[in-house]
Amino acid sequence: MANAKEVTIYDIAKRLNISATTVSRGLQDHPTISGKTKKKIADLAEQMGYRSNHFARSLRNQKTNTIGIIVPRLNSHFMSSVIAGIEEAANEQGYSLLIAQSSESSVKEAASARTMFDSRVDGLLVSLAFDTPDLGHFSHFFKKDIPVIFFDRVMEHENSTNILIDNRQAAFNATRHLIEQGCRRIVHITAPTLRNVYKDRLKGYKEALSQYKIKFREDHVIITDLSQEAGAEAAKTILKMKPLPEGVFAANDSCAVGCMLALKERGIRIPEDIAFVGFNNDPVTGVIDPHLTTISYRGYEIGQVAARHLISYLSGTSHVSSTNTIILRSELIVRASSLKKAGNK
Amino acid sequence: MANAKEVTIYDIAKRLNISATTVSRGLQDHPTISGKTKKKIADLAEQMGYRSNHFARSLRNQKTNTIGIIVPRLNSHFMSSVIAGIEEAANEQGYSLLIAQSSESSVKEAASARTMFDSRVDGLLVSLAFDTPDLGHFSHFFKKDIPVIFFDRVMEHENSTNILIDNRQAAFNATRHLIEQGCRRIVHITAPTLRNVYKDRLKGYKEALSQYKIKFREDHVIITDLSQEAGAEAAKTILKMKPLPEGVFAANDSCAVGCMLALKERGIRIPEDIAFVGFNNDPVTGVIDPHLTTISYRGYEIGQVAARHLISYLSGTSHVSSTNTIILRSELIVRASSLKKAGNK
DNA sequence: TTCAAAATTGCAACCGATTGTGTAATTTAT
DNA sequence: ATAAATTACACAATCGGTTGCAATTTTGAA
Repeated sequence: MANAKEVTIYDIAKRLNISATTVSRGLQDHPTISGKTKKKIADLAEQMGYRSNHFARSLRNQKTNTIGIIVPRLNSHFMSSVIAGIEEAANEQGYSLLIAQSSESSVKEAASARTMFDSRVDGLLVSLAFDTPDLGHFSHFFKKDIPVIFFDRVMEHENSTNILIDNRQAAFNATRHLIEQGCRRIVHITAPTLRNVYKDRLKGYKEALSQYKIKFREDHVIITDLSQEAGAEAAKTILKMKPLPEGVFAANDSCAVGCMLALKERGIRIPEDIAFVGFNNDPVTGVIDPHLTTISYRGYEIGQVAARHLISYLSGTSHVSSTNTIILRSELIVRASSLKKAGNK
Repeated sequence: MANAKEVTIYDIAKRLNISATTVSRGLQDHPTISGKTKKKIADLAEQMGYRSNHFARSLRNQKTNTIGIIVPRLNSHFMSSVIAGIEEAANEQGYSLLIAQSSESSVKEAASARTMFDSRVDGLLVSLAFDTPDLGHFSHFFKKDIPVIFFDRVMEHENSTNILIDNRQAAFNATRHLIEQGCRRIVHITAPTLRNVYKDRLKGYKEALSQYKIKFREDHVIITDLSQEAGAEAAKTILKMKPLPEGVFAANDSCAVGCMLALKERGIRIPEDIAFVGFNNDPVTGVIDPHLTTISYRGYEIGQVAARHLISYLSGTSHVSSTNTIILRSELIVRASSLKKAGNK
């Protein structure tokens, strides 16, 4: 495999009867090399099809121009948007991306972190798995002062920055909206609340209830894996409740959609019988009938912000420990699925 | 940035009073190193937190254990599924992923190819941009015998393998299905037919018409960028047709959905007035009302197959030039959006 | 013409790991 | 007990590029 001669700066040097040093400097536009020589080097390099060896350079410079990304899943609308955003921002600055998915397993997450470390990524962007209990598997990075930025699914750590939305506030707004629509019995479908995003959304949900003097009921919280199928499952649980709840606030859209479809099949009317609010503003929210009220939360932007911050740390513009948390805007988008009162909002 | 001592095999060697050679071999489980020594090395390496330097190794071995991926967009359901599949297969075999998106621009595609080449990826997995005219920007790879595998959006080349579905056949089946449902005037919404996928789907569409003695009409083909918005635009064009078409075959689901939603808003009934078939089996097909008939086309599997083949080339199991094309299964999934005749199929 | 200052370029060590070849130590066979 | 065969480890070169410092050449003013 992979034969055919590799063109190196030594080959160029030999052909030009100069030293590899000069070639190296010429290629980097170093000021101590004369214009004529630079031109000769550049021309021959082009002609010979020279391509710099990233590894040799990384080895010497201790800098790889590569950013590692670890996410729970690659194939969700939100995550792929984030990654697209990261890719754009990183590419602009000449960084490459090394990507791995943890598949929601903290074990795989740790393994990926090791691989990334071995690959000497300059920095790491991470969204944690459902069950990651602590940040022990990133300690190598912290020790070596390699910046690690967490986004969306985060965890507090003195040496790293978190980028996310105000999940508590967003959930508060979502729940309040349902209450304002006349709902009193509101079910919350979410994931295990170990992860900040779900814990905070639950908190916001509770706070809204409390503010409107509605008693929180443990059995109104349904814990799932938030898949569409899980939403259909949750529908069964909901159908057994007597009386039926008047509203459902789901911690993501696909789960909300799964639940809505299952309920509709059983003849439940949405929003008349049960109003729905989701989370994420996935494309599917504008397709389902009725369109789903949700929290808009632009993944692409989060990705860009995360990448830009990481790169600004790397170029020494700012330091990781100086920024603790970055909160991005989120917004409640009201659609038909939650409008019990015509003309409201 | 990134200070703190780096632990190398030399540090381990010094502490153990042996040579770096022995440490290196011990870590690789080389047979000429005694069990005792290996144990000592492994223990100390663990204790000192030694992590192999990927670059030094790559530089020496001329092998990076990294696969490059270039796709038009990361944030589509299909592509992120493919990538998830690639990630799984690659990770199993100890390969890392370097990922870039071309944003449908052949210029960015070429730039990414250069970066990948500089990073000395062991192989490349590519899905081409809309407008890529030829494979010139991959010539470096071909010259050096670095395997390049194209998937989905492919182009013929003697030195590379293509992995895709039989788009012509799938489109033929989709169109025939519409015809069997009683449609005669069938609109085809697609993208510029420079790319194989769209060219072949158009061909299948034409063949089905021809087989049923339906005259092909140029004005029944609508060229778009296949976004959901483009689907809504296409709906306007369709509404101007007199008489209205009886069926629409769209080259992807999101475009079909955009079109359906826009038509429904104008009071068109689906499938009674116009039947719909999409392509891809995106999650949204099971959400829209009525559920969308489509071609199922498992991205995850394509990713796995592509990665496994690439890796088998890399490990010398097979050679690129021996396999030309791999066709994966696709399947027409009939749902309510196309069922004009009750009880059919 | 002369010599120091400025402009160019080269030498050689280094980044961390791998490996062909050689040598010393130990074991086996006779 | 001694030659022969293993076993266990080390030397030194190598992968391709970078960089501090020395060396050489050019320039220019005296």
